[in-house]
Amino acid sequence: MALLVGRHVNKIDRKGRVSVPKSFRDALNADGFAGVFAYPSFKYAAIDACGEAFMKRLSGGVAGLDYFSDEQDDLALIILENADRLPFDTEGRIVLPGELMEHANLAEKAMFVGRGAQFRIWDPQDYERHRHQAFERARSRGATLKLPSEGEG
Amino acid sequence: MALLVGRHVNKIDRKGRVSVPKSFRDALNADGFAGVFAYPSFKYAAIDACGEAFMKRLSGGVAGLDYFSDEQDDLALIILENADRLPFDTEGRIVLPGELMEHANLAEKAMFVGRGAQFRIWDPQDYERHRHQAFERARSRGATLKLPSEGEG
DNA sequence: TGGGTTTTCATGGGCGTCAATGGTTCACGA
DNA sequence: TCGTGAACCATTGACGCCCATGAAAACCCA
Repeated sequence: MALLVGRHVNKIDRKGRVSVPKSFRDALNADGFAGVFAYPSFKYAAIDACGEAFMKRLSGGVAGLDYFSDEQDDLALIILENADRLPFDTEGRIVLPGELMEHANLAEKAMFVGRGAQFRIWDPQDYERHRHQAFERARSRGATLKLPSEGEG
Repeated sequence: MALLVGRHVNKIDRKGRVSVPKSFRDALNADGFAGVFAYPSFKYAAIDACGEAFMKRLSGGVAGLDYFSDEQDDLALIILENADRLPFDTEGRIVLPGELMEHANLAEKAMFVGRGAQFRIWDPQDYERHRHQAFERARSRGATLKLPSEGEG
């Protein structure tokens, strides 16, 4: 699947509808199901989302081994049980369930944040804080990053 | 991919467009996606940029670690989440998002600096200062560099 | 080697298209 | 019959596409 990158702020209308950024839609559509799977992030006040392919990896028994240790197996369950299947409407919008909106502290605007194979949905201001903190943390640590060697990616 | 080398100063027009130097374009086009991925350098007031292949290496490395962020993981996420996908227009220009322009202190001109597999975008004057400092630092340290023997790449 | 010619690249601006948004109607189930 | 939600349509504003221009470099030939 094409990479999901970039940040896009879209408006939530009074019906709770939000346009999913076109570039994300294109990537997700190629994924089988014309829509997204969304579940609350357990670490942040944000919504985790992905396409069908990624979701299948979570739901399959293999996923538990690849991605989660024993304890985190529980986590997969939590994710699956809390996941919503949100289809695109004709204009490429989704309707955010109230529960998710509350969890992510969403009101007027939703920020879609690409994370490669998945993406997150944040309140723009919350994300700004989160991003800033992470940025400063990395900077103050003088962080460096080892890249996988060419051809392994 | 062909090596990205050299420094090129191009103008930023009033729409925020900049021509990417032809030699860079050719190298990046061969990379799958006709455009660049750009994200703020966390060390400097500059923009880091690369092609799709490089970005996928970052994404691939992060995917396996997801949900269990140690500090190092944080950094990779910051790169991915802050990345913008900037396609070339018909003339080989990209549009720089305002956020990146602010981060890199860009106004009228943008300097493209080749770094092998990636490149950076600087304000020309900032870069001159940076270059000078690095030069002096190396000189005062009496820096030397061991080259790999010929044939080792 | 020098001058003239041609091609390529960077730049500017106008215009059309499409993505995002808002509202209204329609279908269906309670 | 009412409420809910999905499809339909209309608006607008940003972005991509196109062409036109200028400058510089590459090229060619005498």
